[in-house]
Amino acid sequence: MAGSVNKVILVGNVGQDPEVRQFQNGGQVASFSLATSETWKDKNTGERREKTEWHRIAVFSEGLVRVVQNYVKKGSKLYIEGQLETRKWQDKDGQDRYTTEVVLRGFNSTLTMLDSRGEGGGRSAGGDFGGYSQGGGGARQMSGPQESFASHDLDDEIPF
Amino acid sequence: MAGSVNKVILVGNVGQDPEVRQFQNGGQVASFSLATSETWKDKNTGERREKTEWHRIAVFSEGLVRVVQNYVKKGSKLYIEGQLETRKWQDKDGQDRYTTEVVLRGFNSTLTMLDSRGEGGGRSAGGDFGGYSQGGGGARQMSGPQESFASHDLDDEIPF
Amino acid sequence: MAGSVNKVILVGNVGQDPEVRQFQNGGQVASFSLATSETWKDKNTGERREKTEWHRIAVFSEGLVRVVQNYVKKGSKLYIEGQLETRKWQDKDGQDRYTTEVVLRGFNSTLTMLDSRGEGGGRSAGGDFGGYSQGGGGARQMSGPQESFASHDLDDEIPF
Amino acid sequence: MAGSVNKVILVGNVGQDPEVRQFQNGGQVASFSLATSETWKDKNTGERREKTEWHRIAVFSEGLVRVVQNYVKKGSKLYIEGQLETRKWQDKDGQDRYTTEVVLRGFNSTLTMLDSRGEGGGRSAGGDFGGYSQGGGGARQMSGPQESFASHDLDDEIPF
DNA sequence: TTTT
DNA sequence: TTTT
Repeated sequence: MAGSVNKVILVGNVGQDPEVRQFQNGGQVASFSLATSETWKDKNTGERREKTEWHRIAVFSEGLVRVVQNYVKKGSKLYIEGQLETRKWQDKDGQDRYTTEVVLRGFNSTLTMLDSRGEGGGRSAGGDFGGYSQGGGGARQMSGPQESFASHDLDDEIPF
Repeated sequence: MAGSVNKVILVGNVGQDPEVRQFQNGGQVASFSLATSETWKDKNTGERREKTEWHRIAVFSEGLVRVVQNYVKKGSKLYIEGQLETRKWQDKDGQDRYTTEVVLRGFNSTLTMLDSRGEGGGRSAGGDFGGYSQGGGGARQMSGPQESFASHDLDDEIPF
Repeated sequence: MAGSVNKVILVGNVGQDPEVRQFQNGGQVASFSLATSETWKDKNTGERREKTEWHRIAVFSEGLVRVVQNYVKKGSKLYIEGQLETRKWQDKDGQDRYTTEVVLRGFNSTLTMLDSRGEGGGRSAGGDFGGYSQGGGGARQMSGPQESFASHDLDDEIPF
Repeated sequence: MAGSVNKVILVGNVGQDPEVRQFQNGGQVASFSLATSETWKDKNTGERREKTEWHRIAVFSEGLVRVVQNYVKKGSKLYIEGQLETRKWQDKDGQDRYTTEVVLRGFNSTLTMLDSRGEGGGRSAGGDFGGYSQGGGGARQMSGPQESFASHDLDDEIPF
């Protein structure tokens, strides 16, 4: 089929420090959970209620993996744009299981840090948020975690 | 938590005629699968490849359930705006399972029929789509099920 | 025409304290500018460049106007979901002019404060962010500016 | 500024055949108007009302310009993802004017044809839409111009 | 006019 | 598991 759109937009907080795994072919995936929540007043009891939803995020874009490694940590507030994918796997009893994830790959994926600079606490992401962070290749300067990244930046060597 | 966003935007085709189930309290849910797909050219082989993703859709908004009952059928092309929700259930062996759905409830949910009128075949959508609407300024004529619905229309009984 | 979607999603910073104007019929509109910006590296010079885009925001939803009045101020960081509208007006010479705005009205509009609580500086939005803010009608409790609002909250009297 | 998002999502119909202009540096821009409309029932009179909004679209991505040239015409139904930009110009009296457009450039821009194949009439889109794609799992067969394009396809010459 |  |  064609003429289709598959897009997820989330703003939420990261549940724990991301994990990065390597593939044999050199690729990487960074994964973590993101929480969104909504609050409402119960029609009957009048009480305020809250429900948190946890989303599994999987980042495949090379540039965005690097951003996740360097800046995203437990508690980070993120804007994420990706797509829904469900993958099948077998549990230990050989039964089919399905896991749905929000996947950031290639194009049309975005990850934007929404924390104010310096904020965030928890694990220090390398420590040097105190000003400009020099990208590994000396490429683009960036002024802190409050920065937006899209996978096109790959064309540009190091995305920050 | 607050300050969060949970939004899914899909354009795709319905996989089978929707099911509608009643709750004891009088509520209803309409559910169906929606397919999106992407095509790309394999970097190595140069072949054109395609992957279809199936999304489980659950519609709880009263007005949108009615729209689904009357107009959505196998093959319908839809624009959908909802939110991601994962629910836990037990399989027959008592094991925890999780299913992720795109849920349309209350506010901030939209369902728009993208088929041209008369297209689509299968179950008849009732037939009474009276009234052509003249597109302004040189646009194409259209009418019928190609209509957008949002849950606010509930205030207004039948949304069209 | 039908079967259409008109949606704008912005994350940016408010340029100045919002203005609220009253209509004769009792309605209100809150308006302000929101800045988004992007940075990129110039292909030729290698310099880092930045471009800021200013968006005119007009909030008509009763509940969201109240939120803007109480919490949004110069410098606030917001997530906004609205629709594009262009309106025609006459300048002092009687010439037709057009202004395009991002409009939040009724349904399908959202405004979420993305500032951390207490942050933001500038004009104090009433001052009492130190915990729960009691809505005028005693409706819903809210725990600070980092809260999401949608116009459906109107059904619920005061939206916070 | 950073940490910002500027995104417009439209589904609508093209008002007239697109224009393509060349720049001196070899670049191109394709431009056209897209109509979206909404219908509602007047609270007071009970009458059904409709309002059409016209959006100015400017496509700068090389690959998407080609798609527009070959497939988009008056009446085409499109899904578009771009960003809001306002540019300043001088009218014949030397007065400042501003025009707001939905711009598709580089990354994070999408254009998807939502017409069924063969539909749409007017200018022929070239005709060679070879290859039916079999929708999996009971979906509708489709093919042809109902295809999605993103600017990353540029890496791949002609995007289909 | 914001923000970094 | 986050955040308020």
